[in-house]
Amino acid sequence: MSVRVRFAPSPTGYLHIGGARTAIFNYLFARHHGGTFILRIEDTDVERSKKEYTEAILNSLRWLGVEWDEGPYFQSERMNVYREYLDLLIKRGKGYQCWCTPDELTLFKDSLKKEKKKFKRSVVEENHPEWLSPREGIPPVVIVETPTEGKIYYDDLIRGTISFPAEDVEDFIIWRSNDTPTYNFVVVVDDADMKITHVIRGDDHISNTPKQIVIYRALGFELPHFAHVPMILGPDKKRLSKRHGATSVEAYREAGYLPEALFNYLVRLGWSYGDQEIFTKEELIEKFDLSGVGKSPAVFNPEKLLWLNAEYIRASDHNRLFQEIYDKLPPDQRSKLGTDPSFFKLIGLVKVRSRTLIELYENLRFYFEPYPDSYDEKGVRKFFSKKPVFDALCALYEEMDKMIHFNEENLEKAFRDVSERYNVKLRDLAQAVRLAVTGKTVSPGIFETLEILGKIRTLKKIQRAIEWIKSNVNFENQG
RNA sequence: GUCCCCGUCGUCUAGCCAGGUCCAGGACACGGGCCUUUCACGCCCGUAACAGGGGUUCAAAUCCCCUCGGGGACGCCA
Repeated sequence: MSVRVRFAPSPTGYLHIGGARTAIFNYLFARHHGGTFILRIEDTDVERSKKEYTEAILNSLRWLGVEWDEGPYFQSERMNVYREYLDLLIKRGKGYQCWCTPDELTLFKDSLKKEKKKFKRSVVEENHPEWLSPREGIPPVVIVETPTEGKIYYDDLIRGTISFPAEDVEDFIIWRSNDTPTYNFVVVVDDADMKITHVIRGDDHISNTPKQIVIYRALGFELPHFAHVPMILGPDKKRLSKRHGATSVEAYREAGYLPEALFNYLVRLGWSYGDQEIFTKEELIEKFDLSGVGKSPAVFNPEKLLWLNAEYIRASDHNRLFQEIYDKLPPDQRSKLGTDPSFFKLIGLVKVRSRTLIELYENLRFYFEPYPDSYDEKGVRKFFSKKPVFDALCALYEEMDKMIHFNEENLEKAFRDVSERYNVKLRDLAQAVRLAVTGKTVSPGIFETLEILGKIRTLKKIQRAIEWIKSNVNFENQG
């Protein structure tokens, strides 16, 4: 029988990192086994479900490269299916109706808790027999009856056998008084109806599993395989949430992460293949299996994700990177930059010192912006405030102006000559030029940078810096 | 409180199922060094863990028991 798995988010927020990882595991499992990956939107909670979230989740999945083969199915469009199975369940005598209000029920459950009793049909009969037959003006809920003795157990593909004493599994509502089904009921109906063979989902569903097993049995369905993957934790070892910072896939996209990097990081969080850290998607499809998934929860480590992202940026070719930052580029220069070999060469130099696309863009800006919008303060103090360096900078300007072949070799020679002549360190002169050209104290090698920038733009920027220094720096005071 | 799950460097993990090759390996981060016109990259070196206690065994990170610690679920949310 061929593998069928699903990812079933509820559209009550953006795609969470934990959800994304569950989706990835399902996706990889399906691909690895040549199966089918189904997307299902669990929108039975009308109050909290929003269409925009559905769109956002779909977009995040697409961006990550998690492609589904079927769906998305919407639970809100399958009410007739659920109703059908509800009838079947009642017909088989596995459920009962209860005419009670939400408040009455809550109160009753609270009192049971105090007495350490479980909510079971027999207990209702004993304490509130009147709830078991129609009461004027009170719409009923449908409750499924759970076994009272023995064990409810299943074989988890990741954790082995998990067993629950049946008496601890309480009866639970599967159909609300407002005539809508509840989660535990619809998951089972959908998973069975969609012929899901492997339910791969978060750890937090382990305790729902016995309840769902009860429904599978009540409806006469065959049980799928279950695999519960450990959750992702924050640094405080509590389940990852907004208060730990960015948790949505979208947020990482906006922060300049490459989808492959996030994908790779998320897979490796909880799954491993020997000592290997970096995988292509094809490799993952080939190598991923549930046997490599660990049992213990994993703390999300942004530092390592950042490192991985840097690795991926470094490994990306210039065209790809150009595409990724295209939207940020000044509209009037996009097409020109897209065919400019110098710009592409610069991308190559700059990508090794960029950990995110944002940083990449920042490191590129000086190429297409006429002047730095400011000079790094510390740099000004160290390299713009010494008379000898300033004089050398002016002399270098003259040398460059005379230069016919504005290339690395000639530039290096000029730098060395001038720094010797003015008795300043090459380092200081290089830094002054770097500051003049980029506004920063950090950039690729200064000679290659200048060659790429070209003579005209370089001279303009240096001239501007010289003027800036003249009107902003007082050499007397600076010593 | 009840039930369930988990427990190897700060973090992700390899090793555990089929005890010895593990005074525990890799990666991120961190510290030191090399390279060097800056910053990165790269290379070299280093710090750092089997939660604790009992067993079983010639031998335990690996098997058994207990304790402790962490997490999750107990909704007419999903």
